[in-house]
Amino acid sequence: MIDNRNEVDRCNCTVIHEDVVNNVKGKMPNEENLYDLAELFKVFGDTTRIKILWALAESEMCVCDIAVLLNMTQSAISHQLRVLKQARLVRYRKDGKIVFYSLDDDHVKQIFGQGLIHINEKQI
Amino acid sequence: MIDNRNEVDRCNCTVIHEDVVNNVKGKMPNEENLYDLAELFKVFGDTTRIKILWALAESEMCVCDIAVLLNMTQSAISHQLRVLKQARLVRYRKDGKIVFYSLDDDHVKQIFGQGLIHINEKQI
DNA sequence: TGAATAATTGAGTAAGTGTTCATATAATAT
DNA sequence: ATATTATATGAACACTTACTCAATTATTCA
Repeated sequence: MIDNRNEVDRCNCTVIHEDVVNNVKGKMPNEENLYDLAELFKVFGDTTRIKILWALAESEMCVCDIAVLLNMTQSAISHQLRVLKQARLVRYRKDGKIVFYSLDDDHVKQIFGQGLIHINEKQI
Repeated sequence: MIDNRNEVDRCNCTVIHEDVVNNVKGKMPNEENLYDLAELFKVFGDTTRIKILWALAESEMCVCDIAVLLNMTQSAISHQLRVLKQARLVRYRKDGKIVFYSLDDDHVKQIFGQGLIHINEKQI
C-alpha cells in the first residue's frame, strides 16, 4: 500500500528532506495567524495608504486635507481610509461635518521603521 | 486671478487646514522611499509568501521541501521564491540539482514580530 | 549519450484591487 | 425648508496578481 501519497498530492517531486519538513511543520504557527499577518501587510502594500499613514503619523488630519496633500480625489482617500479603519490602523473623531483621522497606535511607526532598515541596507 | 487652482486640481473641496497640510507636506519622505516601502510590504502581503518566509526562518529548505510542506506545486513555490529573491528577502545556494533557500537577513523576523504585536493587541 | 529529476520560466486565466464617477448621507448655515 | 459642503458608498473598469499547465534548463547518474 502506497501510504505517502497524500504527501506527494500536489508536489510532483519526491520528498528529499523529510526530517526538515516535519520539524518545520511542527513549528509553523496556525493558518489563521499567518493569514491575519498577510492581511495586515497587504494593507501596508499600497503607496497611497503608506502616504496616508505617514501623514497621520505626523498629524491628525481631515479627509479633505489628506486629499489635497496627496493630490488625489477625496473619494479615493475615503475609500482607502475605510481599509485602514478596518485594519484598525487609524481611528477618527467627528467635529461637525469634518472627520479627523489619526493613527490608532504606534505599531505603524515601528513597522515602517523596520521596513526602512531593510530597504536602506539593501540598496547599494 | 485665481492662483490656488492647482491646489484644488484633484480634490473638489476647499482646503480647510492649510497650515497642517503644508507642515505635513514638508515632512513627508520622498516619493521613491514611500514607493519602495509599499513594494516591500506588498511582498509580505500574501499568505503563501508569509508561510515560505516563516518556514525559512526556521530552517534552510529546498524548493521541493517547501512545496511538500505547504502542499502546493513546486512551480507555484518557485514563482513566489523569485518574488522573494527580487525583494532581497531570501538567498539561495545550489548543491547539485537541489537549490537551498534561506532568509537573507533578520529583518524579516523583526517585521513579523511587529506585525504580530499589532494583530494580537487588536483582537479582543 | 540518454534517462531521470530538481528547478525555472512563459503564457493563460480567474480572482482581486485601486481609482473614477455618480450618488447618497450627514451636518451646517441661510 | 433649502442650499451648501464634508464625507461615505456602490458600481464599473482597468490593472495587477497568484496559480496552473506545459515546456525548458541544469545537473546527476547509468
